Amino acid sequence: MTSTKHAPKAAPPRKARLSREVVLAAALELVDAEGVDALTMRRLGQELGRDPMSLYRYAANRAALLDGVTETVLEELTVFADDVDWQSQLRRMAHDLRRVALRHPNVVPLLVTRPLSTPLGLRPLAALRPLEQILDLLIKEGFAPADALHVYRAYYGFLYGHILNELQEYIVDPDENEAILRLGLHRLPANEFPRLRALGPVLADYNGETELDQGLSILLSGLAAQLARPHQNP
Amino acid sequence: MTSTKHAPKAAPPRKARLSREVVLAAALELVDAEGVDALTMRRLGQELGRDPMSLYRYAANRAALLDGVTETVLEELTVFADDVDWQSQLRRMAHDLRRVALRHPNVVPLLVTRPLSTPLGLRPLAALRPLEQILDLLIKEGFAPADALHVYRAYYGFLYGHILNELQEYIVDPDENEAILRLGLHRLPANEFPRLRALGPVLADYNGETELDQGLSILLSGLAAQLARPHQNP
DNA sequence: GCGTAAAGTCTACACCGTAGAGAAGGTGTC
DNA sequence: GACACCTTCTCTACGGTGTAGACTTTACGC
Repeated sequence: MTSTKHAPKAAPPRKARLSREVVLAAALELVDAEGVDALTMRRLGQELGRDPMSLYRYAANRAALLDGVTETVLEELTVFADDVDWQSQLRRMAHDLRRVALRHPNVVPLLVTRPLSTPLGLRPLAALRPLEQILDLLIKEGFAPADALHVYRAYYGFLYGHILNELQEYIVDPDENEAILRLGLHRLPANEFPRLRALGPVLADYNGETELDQGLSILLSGLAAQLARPHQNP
Repeated sequence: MTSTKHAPKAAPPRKARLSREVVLAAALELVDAEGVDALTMRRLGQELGRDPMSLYRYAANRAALLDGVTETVLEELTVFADDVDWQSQLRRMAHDLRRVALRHPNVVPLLVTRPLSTPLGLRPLAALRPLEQILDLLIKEGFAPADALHVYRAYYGFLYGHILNELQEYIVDPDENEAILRLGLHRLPANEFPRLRALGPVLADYNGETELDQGLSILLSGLAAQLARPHQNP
């Protein structure tokens, strides 16, 4: 037994200087691996080989830590600035967000939930950037600013909704998926849920990507029909 | 002073028999009034004038209690069974859900978040009823079952997204709203967020109901254009 | 009255976020 | 070297949490 100051409790791997980035990265890793509930100050401290209290240097409290995690995830979004038409641009950004969400499913609850407690104006920049981006895109395309805002809202609303939907249907093991589904549906009272029970097999195979794409087609064609007379139509 | 067994600590109002309904109602009241975090076993017990442990007769644990609360809220949805066309039916149901969400804003995070941990087949009946309802509606209208499912997904995705959006923009005091907004926008780097900063006044007045309605119009007209050729496609 | 099952309570434990005081470590000036 | 200073990190402690397990009280059929 070596004689360090006092016996190391777990496995403090290194003693490099901490930083907000390091802390947030470790926090994200923890959330990805074990869910939001696993992210406690004590646990994260242990993961970093530090006293839990040292974290307060880099985040005011646990809530701020969670906000930091969502911000980190949002920064994974790629910034597109292409000259393709606005519809395919929106498509690309949607798929991009979807991919990020699937990469960090445990963060999604934070993603949709944390902003509820922060007025729009006070959100982290990373959260506002997509909004600015889309507004810019649409206005350049000829939409009136107010219309661009409406479009953004419909679009982003749909997008968030889709991601929530998809994660709800998402189950890790597809084999188990069908079994659970069958089992679950079987439990439903036959007279009250005839449609759902009949849909069993169709429900089982779900492709989020094409589902998103189809939804976007619906939305975009609706947009075109409703108000795609940007000022004057070409 | 009457001589009860031992001095009542706070204000145990009565000693009627508990029941799951009573417990859930009290839990919902607490969440509505003070948010999800305020719903602790001890606090709820106190609210009911009972030992916290007695709650475990009516919910397996705190998580189950939260699920119960969302279920209770979903049961507030009115069941429409009218003969109007499917589009206005979908509109009605959307506004109904929106109203319920606004009545219980603190429950919305649970509403969108809890199902993430429960496979579709195992959700409470109240959560599946709208799905069944809409499937039935659409299939009766001539949609192929699989198409009905797609429509449902696009529709509900959009709806949930809208509700999240609206609650994010929702601020209690509209006067303060504009102030905060201005303040917040002012903070944004002018060169990075020109569009957003320019939209200040437009952002400030937000009408969720018409916003939802417009979004639905977009979606529904898109639906009509995309696949409103029920059964066989021309 | 009595027996039994349900409903409610008490105690205790491990864990949580975090306030506040202090120790350790790095860096600049003489 | 010595000293002062500021940042980073650690220690200790407090009041709160969910809930396991054993206990007591209540309700009710006979």
